[in-house]
Amino acid sequence: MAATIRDIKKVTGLSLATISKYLNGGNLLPENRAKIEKAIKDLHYEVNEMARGLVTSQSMTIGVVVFDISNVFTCSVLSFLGSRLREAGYAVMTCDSQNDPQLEMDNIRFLMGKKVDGLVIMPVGLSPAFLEPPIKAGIPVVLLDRSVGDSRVDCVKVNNSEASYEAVKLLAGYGHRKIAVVGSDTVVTGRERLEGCLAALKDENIALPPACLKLGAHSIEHGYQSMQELLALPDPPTAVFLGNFEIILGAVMAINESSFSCPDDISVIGFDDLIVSKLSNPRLSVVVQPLRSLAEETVRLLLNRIEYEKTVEADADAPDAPAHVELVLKARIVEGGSVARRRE
Amino acid sequence: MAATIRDIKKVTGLSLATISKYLNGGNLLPENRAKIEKAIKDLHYEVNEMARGLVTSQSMTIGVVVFDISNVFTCSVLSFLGSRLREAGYAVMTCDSQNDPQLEMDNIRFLMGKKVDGLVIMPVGLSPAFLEPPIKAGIPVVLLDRSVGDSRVDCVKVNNSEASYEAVKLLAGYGHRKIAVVGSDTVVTGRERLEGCLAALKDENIALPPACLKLGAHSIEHGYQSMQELLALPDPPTAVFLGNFEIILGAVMAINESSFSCPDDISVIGFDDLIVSKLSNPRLSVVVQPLRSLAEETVRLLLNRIEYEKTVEADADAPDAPAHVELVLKARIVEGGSVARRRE
DNA sequence: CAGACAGAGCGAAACGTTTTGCTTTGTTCT
DNA sequence: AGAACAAAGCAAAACGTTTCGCTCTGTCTG
Repeated sequence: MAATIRDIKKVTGLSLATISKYLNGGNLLPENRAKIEKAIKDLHYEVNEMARGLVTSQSMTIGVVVFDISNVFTCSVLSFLGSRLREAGYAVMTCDSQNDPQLEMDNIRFLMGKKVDGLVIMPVGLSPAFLEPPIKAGIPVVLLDRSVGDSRVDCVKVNNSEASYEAVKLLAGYGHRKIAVVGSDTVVTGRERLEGCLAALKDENIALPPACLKLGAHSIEHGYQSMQELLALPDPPTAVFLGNFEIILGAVMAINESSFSCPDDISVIGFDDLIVSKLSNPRLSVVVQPLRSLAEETVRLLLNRIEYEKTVEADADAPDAPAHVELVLKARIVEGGSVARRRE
Repeated sequence: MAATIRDIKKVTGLSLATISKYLNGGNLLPENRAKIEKAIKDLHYEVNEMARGLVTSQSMTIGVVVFDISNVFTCSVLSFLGSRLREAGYAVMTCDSQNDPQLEMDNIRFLMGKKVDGLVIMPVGLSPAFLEPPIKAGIPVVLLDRSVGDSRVDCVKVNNSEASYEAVKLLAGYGHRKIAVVGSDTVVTGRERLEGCLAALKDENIALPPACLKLGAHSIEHGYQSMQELLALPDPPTAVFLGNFEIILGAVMAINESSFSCPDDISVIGFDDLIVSKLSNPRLSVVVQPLRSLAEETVRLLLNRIEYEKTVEADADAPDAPAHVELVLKARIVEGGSVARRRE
């Protein structure tokens, strides 16, 4: 039904090779160029990407595997990622791992079957097992948000540890000495943030009683329940660090339902700046991640690597492979009004 | 590099046709079947979808075009949509229109260029212009969430009008007579909800003074500012209908910052049940949309239509095309505690 | 037992591009 | 003027599948 390059050949009298050359930006006589352009317009011709892909073995498609798509952080990143890749002519196939490592593995295999030119992965867990198939197949991979300590791929993330360190330092700077931490040690970002918190507390000579360290999932429930328990302590903390967006959500909920008020009775600082931090009154003080840059750098690294793979294929003696990098972007603290000086 | 069907031919001694038959579930001698299976395993053979796509002109890929991807409602739907399609063997290419009709058009063209087998569109605006290219090309389309009044495509949506009617009825049932409406008439869902509200007010013989009808965008800002203005009225409303998620967000923010409290001073009911409704204390009363069903029905309709297109291509005298439907799912009201009896 | 028929397999022709190596044409340099 | 060279174009061979029409071998039917 749709017009093919052969129809153009018929109309213009030129050869397939010449037309292909035109389509791929080669040099033609202005006269022939015009002929082809007219024919394309008349016939509504469009390149059949499958045929092209078959011979070039490029699909102009990037696979994106996210740990959980119904998550605001993920969506925001996805949004930037998508528009950047689109600008470069790539389509995006997104797969949701629903926090299930097995599904993650399936997704990667599935996307490889679809012959994606590269993969962006926001991994579910700590194990780098899922990297084997793409690495074996020579498909470029960039890890996003979460590192898994594998030096065979690029990775773009945020300085979780340092930013958390600063956040706790900030609480201490306001005079707080009883500081609680609600976080997670099941995902690597959670671990890093935890690490930063602990370091800061140590540097400030602040003890962290077991009752004030709440470890669980990065979930609303965990935030909610932890905050309830903290507020119920005989001698509750005066400030709390909240490890991610969902935890913030749950914790704020718990505070709202309690007789405590923020920041008068309890100061709060959280990781992840997303719409909802605007919902609470006062505005939350938060560590904001540079989402746009995160996405941009990821795309940059990925396309670079794809480009390199192509030259390798062409020349036998290609330049050395660019070293695999772990790019750490800086999150910064934005103060709202949820941290106040400790009252006596 | 990767093994092809020809390698299998060499190993097994069978013909390409037979191997292809196996791959597509045909009947073979058990003996040959075993041979092929062994060869596939040994060679790590995987079907090259591009080659297959070239001849079948099927990509096993669905394009999804959303009006705004950095939006919680969209993400949730996307999540369900993705897993359902994946189960059926389809990959999903998502494009974000960023609320820009022009970009929406580009996205659709782009995806058509990628030879998607079908399109799910959550449209930006009211005009059905973007439907022309896919309809002309005979690509199945299902509209999701927003209808554009074009009977040439299927559509799955929610009974915005009726649900809003019920919501306002509920407010009236609690004795409220001064009811405000914050909504939008720039998107079709907003219009329908508005319609429902107005009908309910009319049925209850409640007047809607101009100052109590706030029309704008489905945005946080609109919700925030409208609520501020409402609360500043000399005789403020005692109950408010909030037209969507973002408006709820803004409005709740405004209430929090004011001296009013909910539901004591002002009752609130909103459209869209998403995580954040849990954030406020009391829990919001909301109209919840059946997101999962929305996605499931969409996929069902789309795959049906794709299936039909295939049979049409095969038989000249195929059965009649299934009629295009507009499927309206029922949203239901879930009461939180944000609506109270009017105080005297 | 002849004829019909089903099952299993085969060869070859698509599908719509890109790419390779070759010809032709025209220009520049000595 | 002739050689050398660049630019532009061409025909044909890929790329990895599916599918069409055919053959062969049994098996069933009457």
